[in-house]
Amino acid sequence: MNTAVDVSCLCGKCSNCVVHNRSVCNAASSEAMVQLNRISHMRKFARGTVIQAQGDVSDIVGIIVEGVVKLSTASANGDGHIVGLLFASDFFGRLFSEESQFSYEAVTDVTLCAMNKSAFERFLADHPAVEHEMLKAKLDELDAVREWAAITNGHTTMQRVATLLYVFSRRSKNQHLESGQQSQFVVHVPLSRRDIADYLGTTPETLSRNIQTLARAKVIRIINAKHFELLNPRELIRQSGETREDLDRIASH
Amino acid sequence: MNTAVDVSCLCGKCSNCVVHNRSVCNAASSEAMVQLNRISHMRKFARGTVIQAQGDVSDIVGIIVEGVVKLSTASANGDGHIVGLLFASDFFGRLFSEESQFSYEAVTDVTLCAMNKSAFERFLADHPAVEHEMLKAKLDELDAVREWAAITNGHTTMQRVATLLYVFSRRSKNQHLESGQQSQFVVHVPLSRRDIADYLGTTPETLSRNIQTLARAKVIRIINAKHFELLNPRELIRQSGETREDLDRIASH
DNA sequence: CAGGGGCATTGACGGTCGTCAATGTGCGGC
DNA sequence: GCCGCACATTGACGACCGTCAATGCCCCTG
Repeated sequence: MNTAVDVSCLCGKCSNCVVHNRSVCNAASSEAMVQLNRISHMRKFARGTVIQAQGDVSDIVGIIVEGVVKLSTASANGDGHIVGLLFASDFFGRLFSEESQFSYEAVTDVTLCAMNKSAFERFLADHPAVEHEMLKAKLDELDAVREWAAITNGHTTMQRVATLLYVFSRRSKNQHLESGQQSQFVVHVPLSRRDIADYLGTTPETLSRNIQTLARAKVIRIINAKHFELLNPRELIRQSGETREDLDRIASH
Repeated sequence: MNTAVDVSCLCGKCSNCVVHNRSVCNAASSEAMVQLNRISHMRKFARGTVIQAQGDVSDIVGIIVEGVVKLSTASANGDGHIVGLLFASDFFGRLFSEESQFSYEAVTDVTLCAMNKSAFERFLADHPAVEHEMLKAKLDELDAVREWAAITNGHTTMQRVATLLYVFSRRSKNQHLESGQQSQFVVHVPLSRRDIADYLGTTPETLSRNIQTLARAKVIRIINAKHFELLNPRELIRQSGETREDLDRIASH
């Protein structure tokens, strides 16, 4: 069996990658995966690293295997705003464009399944099925970004904070399903206050006040700066001003 | 010459469509255009028509030939927010999804090159070159939406108003290049105050105040509710808080 | 031409949020 | 273990903006 031999050759690579089933790679045939293995390699970036600055010639793309990457309009200075967050299994980088419009920075330590951009673009041209999957993923992303823009646009800061906390509670639950030690009511937000504030379109001070207000109202308990216990999810949802269904849809990304 | 005959057969259809060169169709071969002609037909919608409501099963997609369509999070009630505007040559509809996440409403009278969604999806599967073009277009759109989100997120209302006016001044100039009667300094904004306010994440009242402030400062002259004369573009750019380069990039969409 | 209705504008007011400044807290290096 | 630095929190204040209400304007219709 040729395919069987092929698959056995892939041990430790794409076929048993932790994010394989959730990323665009899952549309790749065995033959395609061999090619992917050839052009990809794991790369690690320390927390705080600017992987790609705004305006840089972007020559790498990839899939995030572990960690969180923030997408912002300016690299170093504080007046830039965060326009997106990338989690495990999300696609990293900007295809078919000379330079990236945004800055990519590792918020936590990040493991990236990195590929040369041109090589991956050629790969896509050779594999329409994967390009098709990429298109579908980008359409979903477009909806998600628009949805998020609608939230940050017209809601109060408290509503945004509640929405973010709820979304992260769904995300981190999914992320820690295998770890029995982690309570399902603990929300882990790996971002700093400034990053969260930038993402929500507010300031660290106002953000802090809102978090403390939620804590005083016994909606959450602040374990430490990045960990919160969810005491009253129902009230959190009410504070978000969204329906539970909308929130879950947003969380599923 | 077979191709020549083919092209002649297309008279009045795609090949001489006003938006052909600017839309995804321009990646279509002659053979592909014959297919496109078969599955597409022009359709008109009156101003105010909800072409597709949020949650509706979406069965049509297409290219906007003329007019402006707004994309919002809720269909009829006032608390919905506008997450995007579609102009001539923009793609309309949501591929590869059962129902549309947003509501599509004709802001002006709209002419749409409409196609059955399933038929167009099949067409894309048969023509990877067009699907490739679609992917590139959606990647550009993603950047544009993120850029716009960054603007509405962190800037004051005045900055947003100035940005919108400048962007529309660039757009309407392009739209009226052929009409010599139209001064290049006249900005046409086809949206109502409420729609503009929703798009900018503010209220009609605050919007109105800012417009009047700009008029008092002789930056613009209000011809009527939807037409403005640009008296001091330099000052408008300054008020936007963006660099001229950024604004032009945003305007080019 | 007169009437009416929708849209835009203007005013007053209160709440929210951003800014500046000071204090508290946690983490890492020496 | 101590120190130092970055980050988070808290407070005071003022400006901006959203809300409510009233008025004005334009266009469409009869």
